[in-house]
Amino acid sequence: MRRKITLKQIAKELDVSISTVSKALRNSAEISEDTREKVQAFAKLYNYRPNNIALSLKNRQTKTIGVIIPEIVHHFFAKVISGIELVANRRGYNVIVGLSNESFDKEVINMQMLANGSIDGFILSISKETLQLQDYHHFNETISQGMPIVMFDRVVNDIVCDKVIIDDTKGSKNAVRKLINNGCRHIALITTKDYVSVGRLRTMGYLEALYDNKIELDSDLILKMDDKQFSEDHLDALETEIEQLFARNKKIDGVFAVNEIYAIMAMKVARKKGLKIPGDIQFIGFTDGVLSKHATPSLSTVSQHGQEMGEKAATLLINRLELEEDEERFQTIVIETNLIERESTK
Amino acid sequence: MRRKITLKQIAKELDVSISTVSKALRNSAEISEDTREKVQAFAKLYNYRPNNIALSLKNRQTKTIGVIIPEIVHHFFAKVISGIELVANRRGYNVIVGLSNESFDKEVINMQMLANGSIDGFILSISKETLQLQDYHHFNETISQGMPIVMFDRVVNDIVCDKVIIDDTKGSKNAVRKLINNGCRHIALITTKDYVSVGRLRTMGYLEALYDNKIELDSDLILKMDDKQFSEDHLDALETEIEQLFARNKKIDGVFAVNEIYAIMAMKVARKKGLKIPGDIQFIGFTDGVLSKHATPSLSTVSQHGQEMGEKAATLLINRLELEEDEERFQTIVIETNLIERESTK
DNA sequence: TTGCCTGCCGAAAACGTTTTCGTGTTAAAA
DNA sequence: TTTTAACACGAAAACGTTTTCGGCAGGCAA
Repeated sequence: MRRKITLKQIAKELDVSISTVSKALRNSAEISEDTREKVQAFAKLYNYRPNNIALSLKNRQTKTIGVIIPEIVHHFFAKVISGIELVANRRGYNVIVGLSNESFDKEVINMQMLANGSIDGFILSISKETLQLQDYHHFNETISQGMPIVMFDRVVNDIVCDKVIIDDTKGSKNAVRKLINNGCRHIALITTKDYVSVGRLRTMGYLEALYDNKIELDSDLILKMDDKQFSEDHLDALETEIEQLFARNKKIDGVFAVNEIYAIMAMKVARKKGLKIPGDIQFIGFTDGVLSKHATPSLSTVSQHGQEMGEKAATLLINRLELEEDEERFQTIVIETNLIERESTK
Repeated sequence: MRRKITLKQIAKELDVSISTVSKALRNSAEISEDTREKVQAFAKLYNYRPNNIALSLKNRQTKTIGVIIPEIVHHFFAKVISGIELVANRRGYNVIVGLSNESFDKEVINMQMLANGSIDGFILSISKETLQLQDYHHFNETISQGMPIVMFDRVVNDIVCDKVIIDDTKGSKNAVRKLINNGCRHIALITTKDYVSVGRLRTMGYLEALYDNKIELDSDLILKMDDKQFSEDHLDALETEIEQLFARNKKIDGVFAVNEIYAIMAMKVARKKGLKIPGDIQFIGFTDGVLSKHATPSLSTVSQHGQEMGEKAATLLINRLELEEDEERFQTIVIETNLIERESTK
């Protein structure tokens, strides 16, 4: 088991200086062809590769992107990572992943771990707890130390940085309008508490669609779930809540849910009650997930384009990293959603 | 936008040497209490944190684990990462992720990118293409350079390293036995081509269960899919193949599939043919996935415990990294599977 | 006074690179 | 023969740490 070979060792073996070896390997014209070939042959033989850490220290850049997401066992976030990784790799960057598990503390600790030289910039989506606490000092601190941040999906206006989002309001408005056009008049909304920005925005879209179509709002049709931790208990609680929702409102003929699992559970409850989908009642969810496609009936959804979000976020970050002068203006890229119609709608 | 502060800057500001600052911050007894307090106060004020890269270079260890997986948009792999990240973070390590996308070249390139000092060790699951080509030189090379590797799930015996696997044969044998005990006599198998190690092993389990129960093997009941790339086309092809399988064999009363999606698709086909699940036909899949739980009917599966695999793999790797002497013996941890019975079986 | 110990601090090396700047040799030009 | 230029290479600094070693001053004992 030989250790990785270094310039110093090559230099010693070949009885030249370290500088000569380095230059020879980079094909510097300063070095005679003889020496160059000799060094390169030796390096190839011993499979020499420059030590990344040494390069990072010297160049003061790591060619690594830090990604902090609330959870990874989640189709949307996995897609985003996949997109980030795609462009990062294409442009010579690595991706280092931190999970906040929706916890403020873990988010802060994870960022601190990475911010001390390990990475060149962050791509992140804010944890629910952070959104609830509204404590964003760690973001501002990181930015003020000259490390760029790109936020995606769950963003917050108070922080000045590049962002990649979807138009949540528009997306859900379109979905609800679709239900209305399909004849639904009593459309239930299953959403999250308002501190989750995307939940709030999607709720707004629902309200706007109703308003535009002059359908009176029935607040009894709105179910706001508190899902700080997404445990098994939560699923059971969710089911119970939905059952009560249906019990309270016999006339529900459409359901719009702000994520996949809410919609799937609602369909399950409806089926148990003997309702025909999409005959008696129609459903639309919000996400990219794999569940929607394979559910029975398959679920119509507003697609979030997670992969594309990841790609855009990575591009934004790397462009900024590779810019010579500091670009002081920040962009917010809005990705278009589109409605994927499947069997749960007419 | 001030840059991150360094020891040198603190030293200059306070008119002491760099060594003194370093020692003062680490509470060395060599430094007078006066100086210590002064330095620490200043460091705190400027929020000093040691540069990780410099530490890595000096200590010749990065406290970072490299993970290479075939894809991340996959419930099982996401779970594994989640497990790795859990114990890595607990023990002060970061996790850097590379995706091979089931491609040999990307696997090699990704490993090369990380092996040059960026990480202390690898945790990986081999890509399908690599398994097919049976070219493992990059693993051996990495290991011979003193960088430990832990393989999980898709492993290969030729490589000498720590491994974390499940007993695929036993798991599938149990599943098929369950079907047999539930009265199935014509059990179809939907599996992958044999070069995928786990597919081959699970196929073996199927054969063993039949043999033990003296059920004659009908090779017409076995469908081996080639899924080099998991595209949309593949899903369509899969459906067609399954339809033909059912058409050829009218008496199928049980299906065992080596992954989740195969099982779900098979259920879909069966339902389309008007078969009652689990009355006319029963299904068991193999995985951890979210689809199984929410499918209709929900799918009984052999659970792979991805999270636990990740935790075990990370523990194995970090233990080895932190061992003083080189431990020459390698372990293979076998994680017990268990059958999760849901609605698709009696 | 001399010698020694102790407390406090700084110089320097090391990790592995790249790059700037010198320096010595040789051949060509004056 | 002397000057100059081209050529080939090496020394050293720098990135930011930690740590070893040495040194200086002061206090105390002999």
